[in-house]
Amino acid sequence: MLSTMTTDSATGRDRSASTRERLLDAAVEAFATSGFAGTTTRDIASRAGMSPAAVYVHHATKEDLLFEISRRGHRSAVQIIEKASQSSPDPVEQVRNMVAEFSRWHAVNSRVGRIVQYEFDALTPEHRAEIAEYRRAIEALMRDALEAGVEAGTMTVSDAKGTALALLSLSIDLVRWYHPSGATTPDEIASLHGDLALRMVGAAA
Amino acid sequence: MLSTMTTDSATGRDRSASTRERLLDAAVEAFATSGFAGTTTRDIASRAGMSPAAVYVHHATKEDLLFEISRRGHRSAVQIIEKASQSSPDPVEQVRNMVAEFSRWHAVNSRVGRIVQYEFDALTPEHRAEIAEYRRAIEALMRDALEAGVEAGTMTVSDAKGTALALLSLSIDLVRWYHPSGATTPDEIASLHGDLALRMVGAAA
DNA sequence: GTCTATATGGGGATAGAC
DNA sequence: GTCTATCCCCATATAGAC
Repeated sequence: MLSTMTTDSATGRDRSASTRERLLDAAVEAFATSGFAGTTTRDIASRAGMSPAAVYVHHATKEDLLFEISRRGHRSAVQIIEKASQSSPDPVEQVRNMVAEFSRWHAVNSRVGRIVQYEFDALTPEHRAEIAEYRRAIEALMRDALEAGVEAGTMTVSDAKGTALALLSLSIDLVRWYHPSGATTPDEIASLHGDLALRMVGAAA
Repeated sequence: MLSTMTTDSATGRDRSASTRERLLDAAVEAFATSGFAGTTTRDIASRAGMSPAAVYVHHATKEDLLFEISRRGHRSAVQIIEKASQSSPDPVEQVRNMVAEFSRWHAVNSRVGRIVQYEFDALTPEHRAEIAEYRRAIEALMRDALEAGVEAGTMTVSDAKGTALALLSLSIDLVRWYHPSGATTPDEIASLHGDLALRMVGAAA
């Protein structure tokens, strides 16, 4: 079927549920709810409506499930930041868009976001090394925009590295408390955080 | 001995290591490193130089250890925020101090901070209810300062609730990546975050 | 208050039938 | 590719000696 080829832009996941993908979805729910160490493979299997043994036909280990989720999540996040960094020739607008869209991504994908941000230490050293690359790329893109803005004279930033981390903190920490059923929408968070970012870099209207 | 009465201001913990306190210190290290679910009582016992059974002479369950750590940590954090909120009659200075000192607290106590911020869901419902009160108090103090500043006309804040959460995110998220052995000092983080907070509320110099 | 030993249950992962 | 059954290890917590 052609429909099995469509993929979700935020997660890179097949929308039609092959067994492998259904297990990944179940693992996302389980890891986001109970954490990696607090999740049993029996829990994942039962969320996917399968027996415990079926998990291992599609994924070698529990940690492989985590790595696949973390890798897709990080790749999606890098794409969001890259696109925002290319959205305007103006570094000020780049920073606004990066923070707004990165915040929106964490709100819309808050369950994957929790896993991406909080389960880094649960990966094997080899897997952690690959994920660390994605994180360095994200930090570098933010720092580059700040340095370009300072160079252009449209921002006032005394500590580009520290300010880049602060802007990322603003965009990330919401996964700690955000719930889709709450009153705040991803649009509202994106707009507020984008405005706060402009102020933080000394470029507010 | 008199020295057994001295307590650490940040954690409320006895500095001279009674067995009960040594176990709490060991649990902080273990929970901060491996998470609550990823920590075994054997790990805690061995870090404290004791047998697994000795843990239960001093603490009823593993979750009781987590609750005691979380309660002390939250109470310490509330005190820091309260003191900063009373440090000046000027709401602008209050906000600067609250963000600077709350950020400093998370840097200095980054291991306890991780547990405080990330292991809330591992508490029993009863314990979670008590901890939730401390969190509400912290958010209310920040929101009150923002509303006072808007009232006084010295801040420009369109969304006090969302901005309060953003200021707390800035102060908290650093526990995700901060390491005492890194290049950045708690003083530097406090200073930078305090300055960023002024800009975020539209009160920068 | 500490230990060794253990009760009791659950966890990741595999074997082998269908 | 799914199941049932199970291996083997480890977890929390307790029993009882010292």
